[in-house]
Amino acid sequence: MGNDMVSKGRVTIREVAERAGVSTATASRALSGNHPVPAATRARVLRAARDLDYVANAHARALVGGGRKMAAVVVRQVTSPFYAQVAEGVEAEAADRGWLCVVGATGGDAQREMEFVQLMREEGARLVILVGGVVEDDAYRERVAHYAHALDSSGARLVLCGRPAPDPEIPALVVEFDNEAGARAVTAHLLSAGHRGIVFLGGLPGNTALDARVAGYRAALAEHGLPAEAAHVVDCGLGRAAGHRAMTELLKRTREFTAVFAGDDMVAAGALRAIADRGLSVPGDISVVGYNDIPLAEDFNPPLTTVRTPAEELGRAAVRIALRDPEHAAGAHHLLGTHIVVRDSVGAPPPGRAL
Amino acid sequence: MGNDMVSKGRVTIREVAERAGVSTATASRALSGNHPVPAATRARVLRAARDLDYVANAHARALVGGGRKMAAVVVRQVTSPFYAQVAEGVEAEAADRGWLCVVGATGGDAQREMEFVQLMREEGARLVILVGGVVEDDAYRERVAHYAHALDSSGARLVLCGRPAPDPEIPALVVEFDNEAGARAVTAHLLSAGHRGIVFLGGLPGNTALDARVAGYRAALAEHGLPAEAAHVVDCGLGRAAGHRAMTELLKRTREFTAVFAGDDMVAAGALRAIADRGLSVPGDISVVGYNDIPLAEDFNPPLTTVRTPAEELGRAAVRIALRDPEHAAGAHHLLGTHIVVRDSVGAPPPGRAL
DNA sequence: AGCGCAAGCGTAAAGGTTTTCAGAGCCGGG
DNA sequence: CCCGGCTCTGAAAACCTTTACGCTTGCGCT
Repeated sequence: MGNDMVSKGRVTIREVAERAGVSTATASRALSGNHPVPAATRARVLRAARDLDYVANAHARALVGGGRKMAAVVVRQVTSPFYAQVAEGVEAEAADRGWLCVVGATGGDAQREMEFVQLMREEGARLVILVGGVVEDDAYRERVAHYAHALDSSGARLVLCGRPAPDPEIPALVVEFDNEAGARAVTAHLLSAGHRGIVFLGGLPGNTALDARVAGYRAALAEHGLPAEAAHVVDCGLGRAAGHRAMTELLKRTREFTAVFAGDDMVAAGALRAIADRGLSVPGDISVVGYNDIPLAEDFNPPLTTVRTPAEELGRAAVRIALRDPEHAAGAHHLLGTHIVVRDSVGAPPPGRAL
Repeated sequence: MGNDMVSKGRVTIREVAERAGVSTATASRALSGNHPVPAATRARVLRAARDLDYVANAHARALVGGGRKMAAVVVRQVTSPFYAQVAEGVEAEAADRGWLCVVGATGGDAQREMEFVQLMREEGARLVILVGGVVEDDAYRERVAHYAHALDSSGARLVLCGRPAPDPEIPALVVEFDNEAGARAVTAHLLSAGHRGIVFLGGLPGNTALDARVAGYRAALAEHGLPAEAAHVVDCGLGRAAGHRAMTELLKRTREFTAVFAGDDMVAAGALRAIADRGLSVPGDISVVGYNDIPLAEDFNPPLTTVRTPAEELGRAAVRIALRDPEHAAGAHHLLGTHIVVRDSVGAPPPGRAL
């Protein structure tokens, strides 16, 4: 084969053109194919490019061509099953459209989030997707307003997934789940199984996603005629460790409850472990429900009844919506539905303890 | 505040320079700080940049500056807990060094892998990390050899994580776990609990990672004086669904075993479910072990005894090693250790059935 | 034969930044 | 007083590709 690899440095289009005996302009046209070029010439150029193993310099191309199609998705951490699924959805939808997808993890640090968005701006990303609930304070509002305007002024789009827009006028899209409805449904499920003492484990005051779930929980209790004092929210935050710690603590303090509504499935995992450590059984002694339906929720002990939030679809929807109506959608708000999936972690309250 | 945001289009360094009353050269120096500039001048430039919300054009910068520090990690899928952890490790280590990290998912498709690597080449990534076992055929060898030479010729580095180099001479680093040792240890654990009929569930002939685990399994059996026929490998591949299907099938066909060594924890999850569906208990009737120790393995029913492969450390090590000795390391092979973590899924074989 | 038109292709500019080279101004030492 | 050298700054080249513009050539029509 006439396979003359160059030894060092990048092959430029000039070398390809030279080898094919044409100018760089013709080579560029033959390679990108957006301008008619006689078949014979094109073949010569393509051949030369292949022989030299030419790859276009994306930076030079972006400089003149207005930027590569690149989407960025930023999450708290990739190892959280929920975030991973959202990221996979974004990645898949982006790949389907020939877009490159960059994933960034912030570890929940606003500073790193800012740095990453800045980086994406420098890099010329045309779509930035921020995922996950957040505590909505003034700092947050200012930060996101800044992102939105900055990205908008360079023609990029911002999508907020599961977090609120600081102001409906801002150039950003919002797409999220109906957390309140999901929480209300699963709380109702617990109530109709006979439970009256239900504690919500995993509140995170100020966090929009959790607050909505707590609101749904309270609403369901009220709808069933329970007084406001029937609500018992433990603000332990999210994560398996937090759930384990809070549940252990709670069991030490009181038994005035027969069911636990965990803020998400990871909290539920911790709670299940704590309950088992205490020698109690689920759902015999205590019923437990979670939120999100992560892929392994059915492998918990017992399989977890939870609220399914189609995370991958959330990611796909984010890019689909952002790319659909370039102008129409600014400021739009999309709400995705959820549904409860029943497994084995909910039963009737133990006979002696029905309130 | 004198906060004059531009309405459209990107702010260039010329505008910053103009506003600060200096040339682009001075502005560039003040901003990147790699050349001394008097404090007063620098302050004026920084002030102007902040007022205009200037962000450098990374493409233009990369064009002249030899490229941004960017690492790419490519995995089969982000939602697999193991891959997610590796990706997180790469991401974390890259972020620590101020590098940008891009994550790509191939879905196991060689075509998409090639496209992604090509893209990274165009984009000027300086470090490409390919993660995960793979079937090592001629197509694979040719493909990887091509990546290696192509990346090397433009000064980028290639790291293979958990997959073999097609040829030691090739400019690529290899870093992986000692799959064989881990498998041998966990098999020995089963043997010393008294099991003699152990089936390996999740073989994937040709896949280097799985073949190594099978080899370790066979070696342990041999070391305990069992004949080669004692080995029973079910080639069902990986994933929860595959494990569930294969285990159901196996239970229908035979009971000539008292323990299952699952190819990874997801297979184990499926197997556990299948065993429970059949009305059998773990470890009372059958013992089960997995591989990888994914974060939720301790929440399985029962908590899974498995082999811990420090996945995040694998990712961190990949970038650390690649960045450490630019030249020295080419062709080097790094092996990371594993250890077995004992939980509740292994017990003695049932009394009537010890062989 | 002469003219017009289209196809094919090359020249050059543009895109934003970094960096080299050199010029200008200044200070101190000889 | 002069000159060497130092500090600060600016003009311009370089990075690589795309594309607007215009030139040449050849063909078909009158």
